[in-house]
Amino acid sequence: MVYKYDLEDKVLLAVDCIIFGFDEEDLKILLIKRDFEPQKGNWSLMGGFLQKKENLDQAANRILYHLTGINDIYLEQLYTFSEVDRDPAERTISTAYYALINAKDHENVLSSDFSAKWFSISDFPDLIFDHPEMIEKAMKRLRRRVSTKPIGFELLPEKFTMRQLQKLYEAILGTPLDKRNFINKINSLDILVKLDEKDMSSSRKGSYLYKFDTEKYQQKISEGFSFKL
Amino acid sequence: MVYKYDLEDKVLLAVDCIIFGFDEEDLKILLIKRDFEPQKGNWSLMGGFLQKKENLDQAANRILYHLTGINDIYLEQLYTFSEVDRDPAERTISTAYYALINAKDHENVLSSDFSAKWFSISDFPDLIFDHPEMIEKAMKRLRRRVSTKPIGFELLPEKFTMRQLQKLYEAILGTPLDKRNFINKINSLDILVKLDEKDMSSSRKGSYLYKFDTEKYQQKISEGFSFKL
DNA sequence: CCAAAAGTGTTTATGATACACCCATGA
DNA sequence: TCATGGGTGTATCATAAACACTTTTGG
Repeated sequence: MVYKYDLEDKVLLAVDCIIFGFDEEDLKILLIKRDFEPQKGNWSLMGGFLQKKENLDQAANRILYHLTGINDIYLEQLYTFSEVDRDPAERTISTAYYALINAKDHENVLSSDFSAKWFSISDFPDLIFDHPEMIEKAMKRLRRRVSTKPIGFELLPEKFTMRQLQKLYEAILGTPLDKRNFINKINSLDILVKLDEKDMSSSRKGSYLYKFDTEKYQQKISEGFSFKL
Repeated sequence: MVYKYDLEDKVLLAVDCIIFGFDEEDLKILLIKRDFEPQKGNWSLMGGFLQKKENLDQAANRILYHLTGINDIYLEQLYTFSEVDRDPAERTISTAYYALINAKDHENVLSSDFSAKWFSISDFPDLIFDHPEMIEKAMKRLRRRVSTKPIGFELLPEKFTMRQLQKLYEAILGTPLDKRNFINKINSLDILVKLDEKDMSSSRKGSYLYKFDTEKYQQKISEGFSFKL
């Protein structure tokens, strides 16, 4: 016998994605002009609806791919927003996800075919519904996460300089950090590889490039190491 | 003009509550025998369905009140579980909440009218669906939260001894703590009031009772104080 | 030769941990 | 008087924070 919950209310379940990027200076979010009613033409997070055949993680990935062409990035569920009037068109619950991408690597993907645009986290346009609240919550989560998991690296290209890494952390935490202390701390974690290669674009002297060592990190994790920055 | 998202799939949205309690020794969770199909008669978290007219917080409170008679307790959204097959009866998404209650104060409420029962967090029966996963996640969250917010006090009666508080933290963190260091740390936070009253039930000497000072805590928070234990 | 960013260690302060004895009381 | 849990402080260790000068090289 197959049971059903026939008497219960069903609702629309949306997924909205806060996509963070970093461009050497500023933390950014990716927004899109909504192309359907209500609020067509206004700025919005990347969103869509959960389909019956997929779970929320899959929906978030699908929506992201569909709206930006971006695939296979760090994505984490944030919170489910459920105010009765949050969407004036119809009762809609929305589970927010936040994502981290390396903006450089996806520049081409994000080109003209898609109407998504980057905005500084400290200066973005008015958004529909409760999207500003979602961003605020994502920002808080990112700030906490970044000091207990090395997710910051998701926002950088594969090879990066210490200076870039520091600027990223400063942008996320919203506070300046001491150069020497920062480098000492990072080095003491022992999860980066220093390359024999220099980035000559930022100074005459050039600065060494580093790579995040995923294997070493996994190794350390399995030995009970805990990331703390 | 009123817009509708007519072509999108609608789903059932459930709410499941992990209710933590503490009984001087052990951290406990409140479970219930499910009284509807499928899996009728099996142990389950407190659950129900979101109704159109309420948000998730309200639904969690309503469900809790309906199943246990308990009202007005600490309740926090945890995560939304959405595996396609999580409920074999029908596609159902579930947002999990966790709650902290002082078991003593609610003993009577929880009496025979309700079929809810306390189980030790380290020894509870098989549960339906993905409920074990929910509990695990709630446990992890509780462990983290308890060291950045004074939510532990929600699990204790209004007046409590230092020993009780310590045992609670030990139960939550799963590790023994040093008595002197613990008391020093708590005292340095300066958010408790030591009463002139002693609890004589646990020893001949008796131990002083304390109260959590909500006002002082709020005061400190507004001054930028951050709880860290 | 100089402007601009990179690289590099030590000292100090703060917080965390380890640790052991006396006290009060009812039985 | 003794068994039981309650209460108390200090020394050490580890981590965090403050801090300034030298190096490189393209223009």
